[in-house]
Parts: sequence; structure tokens; C-alpha cells
Amino acid sequence: MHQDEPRAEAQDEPRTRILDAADKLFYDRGIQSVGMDELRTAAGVSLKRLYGCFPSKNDLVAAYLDRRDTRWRTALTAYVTQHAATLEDCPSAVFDWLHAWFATPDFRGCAFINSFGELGATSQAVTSAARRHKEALLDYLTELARDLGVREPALLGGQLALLVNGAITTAAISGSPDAARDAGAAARALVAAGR
Amino acid sequence: MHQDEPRAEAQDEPRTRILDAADKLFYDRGIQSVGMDELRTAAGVSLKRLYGCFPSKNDLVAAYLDRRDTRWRTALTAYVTQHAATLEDCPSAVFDWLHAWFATPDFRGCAFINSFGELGATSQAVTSAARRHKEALLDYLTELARDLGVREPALLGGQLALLVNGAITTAAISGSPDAARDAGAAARALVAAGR
DNA sequence: TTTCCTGGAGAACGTTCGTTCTCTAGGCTA
DNA sequence: TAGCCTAGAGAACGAACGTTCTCCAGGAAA
Repeated sequence: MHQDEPRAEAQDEPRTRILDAADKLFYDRGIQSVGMDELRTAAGVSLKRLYGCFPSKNDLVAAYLDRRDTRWRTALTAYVTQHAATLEDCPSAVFDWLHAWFATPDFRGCAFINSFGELGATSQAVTSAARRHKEALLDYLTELARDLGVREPALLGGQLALLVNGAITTAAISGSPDAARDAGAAARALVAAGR
Repeated sequence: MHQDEPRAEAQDEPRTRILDAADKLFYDRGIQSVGMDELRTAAGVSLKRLYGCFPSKNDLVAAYLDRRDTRWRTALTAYVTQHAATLEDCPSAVFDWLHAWFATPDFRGCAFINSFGELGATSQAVTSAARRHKEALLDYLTELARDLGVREPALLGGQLALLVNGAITTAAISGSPDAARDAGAAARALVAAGR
């Protein structure tokens, strides 16, 4: 007799396996480059079950982006709250986390920017997912700016978001994580100037 | 008898029409979403001539990116040299030009970032085209920083590039050109701090 | 007029994709 | 054991893609 997993986990284990495979493949190679058949193979799941969990590829893409949004922002905020000793250290911690991400071997830019560039013109769902993600990032950074007691928190928050997005795309295209350092320095200068 | 165009122009008129159609369609909807047949129709050219000018879609994509690179950077530098009264005005002029671009009705982000997100993982040609484009932009901004007599021109140039790329992606996803204003203000603050 | 060459229109080919359908094996209930 | 339901494996389908091929009209050359 084999060991049984807990009920709830076993229940959506296929769904999780599919999402794991989608996350890896879609992020690595882009959405249109990955077929449902390859996805099925990677997830180790039958086509019937794949379409049972996600009625269409669009649904799977939406779920992929949704899960990636929460995971990415959770990882960022967790790192910042854990590694920033003081409030003043928070902006630097953001870019430290980015630097570590950029140095990851399979880093390939922002999934939302990539998806938007690929499908934004044809898929309203992708566009709004990207918009929600970037708005949530902006909200977080604006809140951070507000906590810093800066003169115009909305302005600084927006500028930090520009630096984050610029660093991500630059690091992806250049293939080097250095952009995070320049961005961090710029962020510190902007915070200092905004007081 | 109809009027004859000049020889050289008539010679590659089909090529130009193809590139014009490719520029519009690829930029508007992404590369993989546009088929060669639709391109042929938009260019008003036979399939035979299309494949005579560009032996494969990859070649057309490369030519599309190449022409867009030179046009984009030419337009930027022309605007800056024309609208910046003093050297100090140059950074602001860069972001003024971006703002005007963002407000264009068919603005849809950076063609190179979009192409990279879509095909960077599968096409070495697209990756290196994007890399060359961003490096050329970085060189221009670094030169600009050097002319401003700043302490670390390479650092400031890189930071201006981050702001430019961040503003482009943010404007594209948010659908608003406001990012250019925040980026311009950040650029001025960074220039002032770098002296 | 006949022949030859160019180029256009679009049919055709082979592949790939998203999605559905068929067939079958195996486990549960009676 | 007999009947039934589930789910897996993968064939099948219709559409779309990149690319090539066929056919034919029309102009230049002799």
C-alpha cells in the first residue's frame, strides 16, 4: 500500500502540475510558442484532464498570469520586510531582490511585459492582467514612498516603478543583472531628493 | 502616359511597401499574429515578389527591426537637437519626445521589448537586434550625460536608459502617457544629484 | 506573328495548432 | 461475475501557418 497524500492536495494535484508546467514553459519560451500537447506532456497529464481543468488555452494563460502575479509580489514584499532593517532600507532591498532575480539562470524578463508584447493587442485578458499587476506594484511602491515621509509619495512611487520596470527589461535584454545596481542607486538619489 | 518615378525609387518600391506594411502590422499586433498572406495583401504585392524580396519571414522580421531601430533613434536625436536650447535641456527633451510618442493613437510600447518577449527565447536574431538597439540608446544617453559634465556619465547614462525603458513599458501597459512626465522629473533630479 | 521571359493571382503542400472524439483498460458496486 | 463509470492514450479534425508550385496574361525581341 502506498502512502496517501492529504485529500485536498490530491484533489487539485493535476491542476497544480499543469500550472507548474505552464509557468515554466510560458515564461521560458513565450505563450504562442508552447502548444497544449507539449504542456500536457510536461505536466504528465492526459489531454482530457488538461481540458477538464482549463477549458481553453486562454483560461490557462489567465490562471498562469494570475498565479504568477501573486507569487511575484509576495516574494518581493516578503524579501523587503525581512531584509530591510529600517524604512530607509526598503527601496534598496527592492533592488537587491531584483538583482538576485536577474541573476537567476532562467530569468527572462517580466512575464507580464512579455505577455503584453506578445498578446496584448489581441487579448483583452492579457492586457488587463498586465495592467493589474503593474498597478499593484505601483501601489506597493507608492505606499513605501508614503512611509518614507517623502514630499510627493505618488510621484516617487511612480518613479520607483519606472526604475523597476526599466531594470527588468534592461536586464532581460542585456543578459546582465547590473541594471539592478544602477536602478538602486537612482532610487536612493530620488528618495533623498524627494525629502 | 503616366508619370515615371525615378529609377532607383521604382526599383525598390515593392520592398518599401512590404517594409511599411510589416512595420505597421508587426508593431500593432505582434510578429506571430501576422501571417505572410495578410502581409502580402497589406503591401499590395504578390507572394512571389514578397518571397523574392525577403526569402523568409525571419529575414523580413530582421529587416523590420533594423529599419525601426534607425528610424526611432534618428527621430529621437533629431527632436532633442532641435528642441533643446541648452545642453541642460537635453534630458527633458528626450522625455518630451517620449511623451508625444506615447500619446500617439497606435502606440504600443517598444517594438524591441515586445519582439524580445515574444521571440527572444527562440530567435537569436531577434535577441541580438533588441540588444543592439538598447545598447545604441545607452550609448546616446551616456554621451549626453558626458556632455553634461556629470561625475559618472556611464552611471547616469544607464539610469536614464532605465527611465526610458521603464516609461515606455509603463505607458504601453497603463495606456497613459503620464509616465513620461514622472520619468522626466526623475531624470532632472538624477542629473542635478550627479553633478 | 511567333517565341520567350517576367511577374501576378492564388491553389496547393506539409506542418502545426487548439480542440474534440474514439477506444479501451481498470476499478467500483451489486 | 456482470454492468457501469472514470480516465488515460492518442487518433482525428478543421483551421491557420510558412512556403512552394502551377497557370496564365502581357510585353519585349526576332
